[in-house]
Amino acid sequence: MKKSETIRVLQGLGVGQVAERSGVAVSTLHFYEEEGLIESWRNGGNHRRYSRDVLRRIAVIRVAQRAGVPLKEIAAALKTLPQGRTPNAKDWARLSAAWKAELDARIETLTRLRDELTGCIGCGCLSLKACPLRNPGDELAAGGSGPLLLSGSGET
Amino acid sequence: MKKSETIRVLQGLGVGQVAERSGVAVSTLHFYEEEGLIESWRNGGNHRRYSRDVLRRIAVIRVAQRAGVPLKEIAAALKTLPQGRTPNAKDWARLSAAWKAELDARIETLTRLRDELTGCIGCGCLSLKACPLRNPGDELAAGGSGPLLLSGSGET
DNA sequence: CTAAAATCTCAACCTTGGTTGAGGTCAACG
DNA sequence: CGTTGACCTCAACCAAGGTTGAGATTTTAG
Repeated sequence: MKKSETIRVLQGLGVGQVAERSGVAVSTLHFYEEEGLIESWRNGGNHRRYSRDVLRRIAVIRVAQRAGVPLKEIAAALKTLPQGRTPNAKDWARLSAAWKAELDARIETLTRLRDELTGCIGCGCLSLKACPLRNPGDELAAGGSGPLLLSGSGET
Repeated sequence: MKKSETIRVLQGLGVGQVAERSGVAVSTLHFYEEEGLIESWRNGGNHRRYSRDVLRRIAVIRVAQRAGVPLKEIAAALKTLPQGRTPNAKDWARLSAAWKAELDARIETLTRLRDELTGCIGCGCLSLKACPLRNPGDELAAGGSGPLLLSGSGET
């Protein structure tokens, strides 16, 4: 560990350090900042400085994204965090509880989809609502033996 | 059902009919055709005509999308269907089995994520690997022992 | 027959979530 | 003190998955 790094930590993290430690690209950090997901202040040389909490925020962002929450919603949720003080465990817990619910719903949906798919693999149709084996003829579209209401007259 | 519709059915479905019956917009059908997901022939007036199977294909496409399969992969899979004859149950079953596996994997991932999140709601940090309650002081920041990559397991 | 409703093509545009590059500044090692 | 490497801004670009609109033709209803 270099002395300069210690100093930098004491003054806030640089964008490169945050990138490395959070696993996201520098450009992504800029982008997140534009989108209001994270914030920074500037040092004398106009370089971004981040407080250590930014790592937690980024962790939250990535987790929420994996859970399928769009960035705008994440941004909105993050804005409900108290400004002025570092968010505490309870603050984060509120967000994670909300997202857990979304995640539950997504898992539910996908699981139901999988089960329907599994049930339908026997017939292979994937049509779910109108499986041709259970609902032969597709009503209007009936093939060979359907309601052939002949009325000659040709197109083409 | 009007007489003209009967006639049209016998000659293939029109784009509007397919749109209505499948629930996707006409523009989306054009788009799917450009992307090679569905096909049509033309009548004398250059209007698209679809065979009844297109409805099944679209059902398949929508299901696969819900399962998280990107259109390009769906297109690739659909190209493995026999051309020249209408796909049968076995053909569709092969596709649905493949996608079920993807779906299983996605469900797995999300479930793991949820469980980690649930486990972490107690502390509210969401950081999973480096919970500040278990890892006080953001040790990594001080000690420099490796980046905290959010629970590996990348997505596909 | 005529007017309205459907379709056609082609190109431009949209949103999400970023990445890439040009041109210029800042900081840190030796 | 110079030369890298890290950082800055701003704008353009990418990919996915479509949507929208203009202008021309076709089909259908009355």
